[in-house]
Amino acid sequence: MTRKKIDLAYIKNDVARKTTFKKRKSGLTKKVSELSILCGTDACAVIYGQDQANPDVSPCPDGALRTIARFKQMSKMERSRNMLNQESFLKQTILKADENLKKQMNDNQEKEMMIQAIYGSLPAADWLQKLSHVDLNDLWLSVEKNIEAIEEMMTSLEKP
Amino acid sequence: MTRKKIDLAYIKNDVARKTTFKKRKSGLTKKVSELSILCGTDACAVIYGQDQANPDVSPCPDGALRTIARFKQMSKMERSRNMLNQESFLKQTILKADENLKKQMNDNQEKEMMIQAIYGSLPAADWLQKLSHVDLNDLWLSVEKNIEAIEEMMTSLEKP
DNA sequence: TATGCTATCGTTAGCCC
DNA sequence: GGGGCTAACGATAGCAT
Repeated sequence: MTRKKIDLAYIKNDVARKTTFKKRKSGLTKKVSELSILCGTDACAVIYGQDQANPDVSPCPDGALRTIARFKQMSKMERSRNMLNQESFLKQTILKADENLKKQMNDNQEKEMMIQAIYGSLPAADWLQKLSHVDLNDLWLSVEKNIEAIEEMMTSLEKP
Repeated sequence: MTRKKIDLAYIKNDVARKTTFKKRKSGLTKKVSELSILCGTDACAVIYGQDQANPDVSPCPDGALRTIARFKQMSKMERSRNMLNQESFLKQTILKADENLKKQMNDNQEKEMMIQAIYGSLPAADWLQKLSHVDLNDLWLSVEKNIEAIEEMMTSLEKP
């Protein structure tokens, strides 16, 4: 069982890289989950697979259930206010993103292209773009799927 | 040196929790970085601190430098096309987000509020919102700050 | 409060099937 | 390819400073 002391460099062998990726992704997910539990924080790992266009986002969903209690304790007033706040927050977000886009498009040509090249390849920008695209939709679908189950639970809690 | 075998539960002691949080966050960041290097993937950890409103996003930026080579190899045509593609991609993203927003606002009242409550507290949705808000701006600022340095590097590479 | 130490626990590379 | 094994390596809880 001679194992190298880890050569921290890109693994060129396809099979080895894929295996390592899978194992380490699993370990990472576990660690993120542990951190969430131990410290009561929200934490995610966002990992792009080799071939897949969309990232895997680790623990995330299924925190839905713990929401029920909070929801039940909110007054109608608070709920409405909360909803409105979130609406305006989302709209602000979209506006800001749009402003940024225009800003990008208004600089001189050469610099603009360089920015685009950088902007397009920065990991952060990259997954942020993909994430905005993917998760708003996928997350929504998963929420919709959970609504019925949650409604049932709430009903059964209401009249025990 | 008696150490417990890890009790996977919320750490109630404030000091211990904070210490653990810091240590594990550091370890997690390292692991994410290793995965990126070993497997050539983009990966991030998004971690909310106890008190801070905005998440820490681990490795991300500073991948800017490795972009220079790619940029230098692009023809002007490719650069323009790339820029346009990204523009439309971003606009699509914004449109989709807006559609989702409208969709959210068009369901019946009670269900809508429940969705909002869930949507607002789901970790994924939460950090996605904050991230869309924060990173598009912050990332942009950091990119702008790097432009001059990058331009200098490119110039010195051009005429050695 | 942060930093350093190290025994102990947890992760995983290299195999095997 | 996926799952299991184990030795070696890496992360970290509990202390000390």
